[in-house]
Amino acid sequence: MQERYDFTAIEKKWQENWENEGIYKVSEDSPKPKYYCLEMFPYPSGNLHMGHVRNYSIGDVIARFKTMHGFNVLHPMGWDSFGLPAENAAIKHGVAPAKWTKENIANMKMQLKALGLSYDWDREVTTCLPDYYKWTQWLFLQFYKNGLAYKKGASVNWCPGCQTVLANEQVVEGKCERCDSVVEKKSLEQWFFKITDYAQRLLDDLDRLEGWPAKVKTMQENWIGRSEGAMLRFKIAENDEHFWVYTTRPDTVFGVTYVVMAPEHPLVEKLIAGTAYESKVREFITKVQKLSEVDRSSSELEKEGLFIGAHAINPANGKEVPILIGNYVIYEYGTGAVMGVPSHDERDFSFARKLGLEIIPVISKDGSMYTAEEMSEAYIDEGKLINSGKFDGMDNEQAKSAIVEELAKSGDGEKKVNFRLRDWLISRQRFWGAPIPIVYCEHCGAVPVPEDQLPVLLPSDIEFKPTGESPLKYMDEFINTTCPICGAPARRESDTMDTFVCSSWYYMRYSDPKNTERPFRKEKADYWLDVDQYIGGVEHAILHLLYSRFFTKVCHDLGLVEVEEPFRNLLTQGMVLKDGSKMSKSKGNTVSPVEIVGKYGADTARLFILFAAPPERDLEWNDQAVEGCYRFLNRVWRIIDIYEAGKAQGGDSFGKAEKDLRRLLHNTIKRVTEDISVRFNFNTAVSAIMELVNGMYQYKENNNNQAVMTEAEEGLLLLLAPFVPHITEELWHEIGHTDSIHKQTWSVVDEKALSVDEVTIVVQINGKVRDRVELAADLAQEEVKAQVLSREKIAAALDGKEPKKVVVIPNKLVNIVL
RNA sequence: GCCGAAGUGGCGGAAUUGGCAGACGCAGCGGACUCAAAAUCCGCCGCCGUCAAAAGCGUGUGGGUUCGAGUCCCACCUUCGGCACCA
Repeated sequence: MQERYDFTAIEKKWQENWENEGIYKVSEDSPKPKYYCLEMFPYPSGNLHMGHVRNYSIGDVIARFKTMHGFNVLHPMGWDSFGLPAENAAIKHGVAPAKWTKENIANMKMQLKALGLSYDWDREVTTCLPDYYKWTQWLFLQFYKNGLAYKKGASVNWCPGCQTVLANEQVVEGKCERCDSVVEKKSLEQWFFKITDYAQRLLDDLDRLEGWPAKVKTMQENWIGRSEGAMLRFKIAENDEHFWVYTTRPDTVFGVTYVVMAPEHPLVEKLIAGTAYESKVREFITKVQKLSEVDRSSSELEKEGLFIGAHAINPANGKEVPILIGNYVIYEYGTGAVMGVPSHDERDFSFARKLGLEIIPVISKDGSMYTAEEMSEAYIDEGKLINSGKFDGMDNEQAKSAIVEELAKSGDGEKKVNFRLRDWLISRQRFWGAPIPIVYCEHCGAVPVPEDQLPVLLPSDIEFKPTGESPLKYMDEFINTTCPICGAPARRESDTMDTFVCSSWYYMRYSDPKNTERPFRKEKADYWLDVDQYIGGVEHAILHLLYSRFFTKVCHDLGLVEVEEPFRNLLTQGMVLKDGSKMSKSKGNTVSPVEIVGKYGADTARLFILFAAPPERDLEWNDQAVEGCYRFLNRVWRIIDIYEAGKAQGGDSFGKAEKDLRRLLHNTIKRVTEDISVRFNFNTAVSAIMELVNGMYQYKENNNNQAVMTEAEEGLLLLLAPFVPHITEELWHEIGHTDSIHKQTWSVVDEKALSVDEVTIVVQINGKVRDRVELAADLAQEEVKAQVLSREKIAAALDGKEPKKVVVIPNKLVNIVL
């Protein structure tokens, strides 16, 4: 036995041994049931941070735990390696993005290996390598062929910091999710994925995801933003044009007293041209457009509107109402025009009062009439219709469909489901991404690159000029090509794909990572998918997780995989904090995993991060508590040492001490198994193991039964193995085993060992603890009652009074009610 | 405004089905070992009170249900997260 716990030597030794023995390699050819454990793959920024350590430690415990339970576990790792930091580094330091990325990957891979994680590195995927992005491009082409990828001119989000467009999902409170710049609107031709076609399915299938946190599902639900309502057609009084509005309250259509259009609505221009209102309206529009997106969508913004001199005809009653433009109407949502019903909408009410517009109540609680003058606020509750012609007296809920059906007869109305979700903008005006495999030909238009010409390679000898445009645009060798259809000179698309495209299918590629014929073989993907457990930060709740769900559904529809949902169970881990805030370089409160591993070893780092808090909660870093975990591992080291020494002169007498230790051991096995498998409460699992070790120290004071000590040692190491793989492997061999602890089967609880002869019964009087009694287990209730009442302490407390009632909870508690 | 989560010692956190609140760890205090220190081992450690004990109080606040509530119900406060002039 070595004198002290030399973690540096031990960890190095076993990491090399595991790699040489290939103990973490998996294949589909196994009689065992499969289990797919996946952690969100990292961006290779250069160094691991504590968030990574937490993410991968959690995943590693689960993967090892499942392996020990007899599953064929897929536990892969890779690199989400396209993206802006590489390009920014290139611009700043003149290093090629490919080189920078490659070096970072090498460094981070070394750091990951130093943590002793059970990855099958043969399945590593790297999204920026041609063997991967070839298939990202191939998938783009499948989307394109199936009408799910299209190009259109639109007003898009432009980040001046990143010099590229952004998807809606990447704009947070009007700012760029990456660099915090205020996002601008630009009119550009861009590529989109038609995620809106899948909006309903993405929403419906959330119900299937029982293993997802409700929080994440709610966030996706909010983001998809389904609302049920109707489209209503309004004709223009002054000419024969018409327009549609979207409303969720068609039951209030008789109360429409005005309509409001977004300043961008194309009809506005037509209606004001050459009229007396033209200049004032233009002034208004200019004013609105000067506002940033942030200000414009702020609820603080004072609602303003302006009559534009035209009128619309209410399709329900033929009434003419004024048309206004308003600063609060969003052109991108619904139809960009809304009907104003001040009597039954709070915003409309205050808007109408401010501008002196008419208010007509059309719903009351019981169908009785009232006037606008009596109203101090909008009536938004349920009720019966009034002032609504033949619908008077009808329940407003019923009226919603009745009115739409009536209007449908004349083509003026139809039911309509609306979503907040927009199509996914995937073009990026940047270099370091997968090129969009499209060629523009003067004769044939946009032509997809034929599949046998994939990948469209990123050039390597690129010169970076910080111009704000993709350098690809100026590379003649890349841009100039010929049309795949007619052979005429043509130009390549210079935009690349959003990196979220690359990361939307990597979990499928892991099933068949080296395939050169297709993204993956269906049989392999079907064997491994879905992912049984996915682990990552909650910041991906919408972006990555929504896109991946979309990709899986498309791949399913294209016949590439069977599953329709990629991730069966999702664990969203909390952040790692120091001094109360998230570790970040700018705040200077980071702790380097490399340093911690150097100082205490990987096992200590892993143990602390799993012990300090439950996984979903934020974790406060505490240097002293790390020391505590290190001390605990030393304690484990020593108790094994002591037990081994004790066995030399050990005996076989079996008494209370032995029984107690065995009960403790098997209770611990039970608790740890439940804590890991049912609840992922690694913190309580670890504390249970600590209690076992404390019990083992007590036992050795006066006892030395050889068999019991061996059972305790092996039990302890097996329980601890998923958390701290190196020290347990070392000690496992130290106590005489020759094969790896990580190939062992998880301990089974010996139910007989759990049985107890005596139990401590808590005695309460009126719910307050007054005594404790040691009694034989499973005594009859009457017997327990008699024993308890005969106690001196209790008799004294009762003072001769007769109990009103005595509640007996078997083997636990007696409550005497006076 | 709407939706969701949370609130427990000096700190991180336990309490599985309504049944001993504070497991485990950190910090702190005391003891053993040592010439001494470190390391280690043993013990104490919610508040108030007491020589010590007993009693009393105690899981954000106020009510309620129950023999019994951190846990269930009602109302409220605070913090965090998401959505938001979404028609």
